[in-house]
This record gives sequence, C-alpha cells and structure tokens, in this order.
Amino acid sequence: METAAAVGSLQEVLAALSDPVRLEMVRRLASADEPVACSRLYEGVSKSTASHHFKILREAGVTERTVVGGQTCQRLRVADVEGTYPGVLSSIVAAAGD
Amino acid sequence: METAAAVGSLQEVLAALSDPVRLEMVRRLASADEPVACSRLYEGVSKSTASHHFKILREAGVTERTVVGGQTCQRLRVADVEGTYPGVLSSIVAAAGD
DNA sequence: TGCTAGGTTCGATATGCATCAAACAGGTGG
DNA sequence: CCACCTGTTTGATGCATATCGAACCTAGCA
Repeated sequence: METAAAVGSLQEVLAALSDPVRLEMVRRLASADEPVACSRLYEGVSKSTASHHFKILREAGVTERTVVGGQTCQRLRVADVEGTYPGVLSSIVAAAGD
Repeated sequence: METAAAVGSLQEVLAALSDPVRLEMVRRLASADEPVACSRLYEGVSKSTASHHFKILREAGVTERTVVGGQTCQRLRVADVEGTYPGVLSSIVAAAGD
C-alpha cells in the first residue's frame, strides 16, 4: 500500500468530497488520471482557499502532493481509497462527472 | 419513480452522509431494509437534534417519512438514490457497515 | 374530555469551516 | 544576486450547522 499516510475515516472522506470546490478538484484529477498542477484544479476561489482545500483532501487521504518538474502537483490516490472503501470514490466521481 | 420529491444534488447527499449521526441513521435503515421508528435510529443526541438530522436527510432525498401504525418512521429511498447516483449510497453503506 | 408518548419546531449558543488578504518560502530564470 | 511565479501559512471574518431545552402538535387511549 504505497507508503505514507493511510486513508482517513469514511467520515473524513465524505466530508472532504461534500464541498463543491473540493469535489471539482477531485473530478478534474480523476479525469486527468495523472498528477495535475494545483493551479489547474480550481476556479473562483483565491489560491489560499484552494491551498486550504488541498490540505483537507490530503489529510483525508484522498490526494497526495507530488512535485513534477518544479511544479507542485496533486495526485488522486484512487487505488488506496478504492482499496479502503470500495466503490465510494469511483461512484461519486462518476455521479459528479455528468 | 415513487412520486414526491426528487433526490437532492450530489453535494446535498454527500453532506447529509458526512455527519456521523446521520450516517449511523442511514446505516441502521439500510440494515433493517424497511421503515424504522425514529427512536430506533439514534443514540447520544437529544430528540430535537435527531429530528433536525431527519430533516436534513429528508431534504437531501435520502429518506422519507412514513407513518406505520401511528408510529412515525423513516424509510431509506434506496431505489431513488441509486437511480440518481448509481453505487454511491450502496458503497457508502457497505463501507460504513464494517 | 383530558392524558400521555413520540416528533417537530423554536430560539439560543457555540463550534466549525470556507473565505480572503497579506506575509512567507522555495524554486526558476534573468 | 535579484526579481518572479506558485504554493503554503497565518490571522481575521462571517456564515453554516450541530446541539440543547422548552414549547408545541398530534395521535391514540382511557
């Protein structure tokens, strides 16, 4: 199982996904299927707010911070979350994807 | 599709399920698979708080209020929610069920 | 007609959280 | 070395919401 942090509690994961800004971030990460630069993941909020949301997602174990070519990126921990709560992340992303 | 109210937005549903008290209510409703009297659905909070949570769940379209033999009961709208957001409710309940 | 039991509604409180601007940090490229 | 670009941290602020007690409603029942 990867390495670092474990996926958070189901409550944490659901709370993380229940915010519109964060759900959109996750949706974009899921459709990209690779690490994405922070700045590509949000619109309409300030970067400090976005950074706050990144932290929530990270602490819930839904995303991970990686650095790709000097760029700070976020990666969706699909396998870890699906392994812990099968179907939860995928069905939510599918439902959000319209 | 039943009749009355539509299932709420995905955000509403996730927000409804992200509270521990409400998730437990849903978990009990799911395992019972039939309408359950309000008083059987919670512990540790006052009845006014519980009623507040019932309202949130109802407004999210997750549950429905029915009266069975003079008893006010809550029913999980499994089919409606699954029809709107396939897999979301079932996978969350499964994950919560440990 | 009361009486009781189970839910709901009403304020009131308090904690949480989303949001922002400003200051900070760490690379990259002139 | 110095600006610049990106993301994070730090307060501060305001709104949302979880919580409670008390009052209210509504059936059933004696």
